[in-house]
Amino acid sequence: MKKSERTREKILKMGMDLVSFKGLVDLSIGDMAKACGLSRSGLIAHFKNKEEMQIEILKFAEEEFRRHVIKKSYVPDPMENLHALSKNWLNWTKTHEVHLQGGCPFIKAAIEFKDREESAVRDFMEDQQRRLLLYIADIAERLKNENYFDQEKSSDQFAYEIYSIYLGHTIMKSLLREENADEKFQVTLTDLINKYRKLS
Amino acid sequence: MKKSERTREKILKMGMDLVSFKGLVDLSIGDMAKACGLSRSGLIAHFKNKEEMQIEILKFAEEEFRRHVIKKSYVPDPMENLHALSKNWLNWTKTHEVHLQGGCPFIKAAIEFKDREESAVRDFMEDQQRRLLLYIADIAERLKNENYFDQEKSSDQFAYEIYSIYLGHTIMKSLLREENADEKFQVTLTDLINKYRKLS
DNA sequence: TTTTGAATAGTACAGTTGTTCTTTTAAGTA
DNA sequence: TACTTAAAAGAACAACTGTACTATTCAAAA
Repeated sequence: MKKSERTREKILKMGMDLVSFKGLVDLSIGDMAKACGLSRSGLIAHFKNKEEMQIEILKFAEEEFRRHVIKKSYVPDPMENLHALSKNWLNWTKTHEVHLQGGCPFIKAAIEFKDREESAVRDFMEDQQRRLLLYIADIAERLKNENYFDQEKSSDQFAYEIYSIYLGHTIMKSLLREENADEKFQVTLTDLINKYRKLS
Repeated sequence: MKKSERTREKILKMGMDLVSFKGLVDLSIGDMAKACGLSRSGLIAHFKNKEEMQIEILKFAEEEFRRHVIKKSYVPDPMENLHALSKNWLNWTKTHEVHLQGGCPFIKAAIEFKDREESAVRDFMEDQQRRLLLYIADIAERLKNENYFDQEKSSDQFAYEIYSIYLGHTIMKSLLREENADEKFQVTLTDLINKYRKLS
């Protein structure tokens, strides 16, 4: 592994952490450079410009998310898969090798860019969150096929509901510092699963 | 009404709009001044400093929210109240006299500040969102008293769930530009109410 | 060990940031 | 209308922004 690649990875790791609590917009090259122990020019030399840096950080973070949440949770049985996924999802910013001090970086980026004019970063976030929702909907499809869920119920709707309570959980935990945020999530998840269950 | 008060209101209105799509952090005095047709010094003279301006914008926005969502929705019957509230909540950025181009400004501010160090803005947002959740929980209490809801069910949990699907709705609508975001919200809301209903 | 290219630092740029102070203009009052 | 105060503009400040360019340092290959 070349030196450049090592530094680049260090930058992206640190970037992921900084984005998690400052967001993408308020993240300056100067901040990043200081955090990485590099000069501003030395840091940005690894990217075409700031926007490319932002996207590379997001891509790197997604790689981490895939590894520590998606892949880690996969088991053939869709119900086990769902439970593992939600467990790892809630804790992925902690269990991650770099402890993210500001929680999920994607929520920050999604909210920051959702109303902004068309841009590469916005496009990426839109695509990414859509893929995430499709992945959840796909689990719902598997749950139907394995007779856990009622065939008549909407998988899209299920994805929306799971996604929503994850967002709610984030606010409860970070902004309101609720001790029982995890429990609230878990209770709703259980209800949710029962709602979609096949009545046999 | 003195001139100063009129300009101040103009500033706060514009500020609310700008916050709704740029957030609080990325909102500069220069941007605000340009949008209001004032000089930077002329604008900030209305406040002690930028932080006070941010808080005043949030307070102003909350006033608007109270008027156009909370008060507007109030009817003695809690079930009618709940339906009116959710309807006005989903549309309050449109029906507002100043059309907010970036959706709910509170979600932006909440996410921006949830992980930041203690500050007056963070304190305000934490308190505000807590009050909102308490208000929803209070409707649930009224629903119990009027025998709509099961006494055994948790009002806090209900507030969390409503709040969550509102957040989810925002992402669906703004980031993913889903046509049926409102419908998704409505379907889940109906299910939610049924879940908490008294089984008689 | 010398050479060559890669990686980082340094410098400069024009523009912007929030804040303070002074000056000008406008508004309200006698 | 003249006076007085309020409101806004203007200028200056040091710090910071992203980017571009040059200079330097370091790493790896000859």
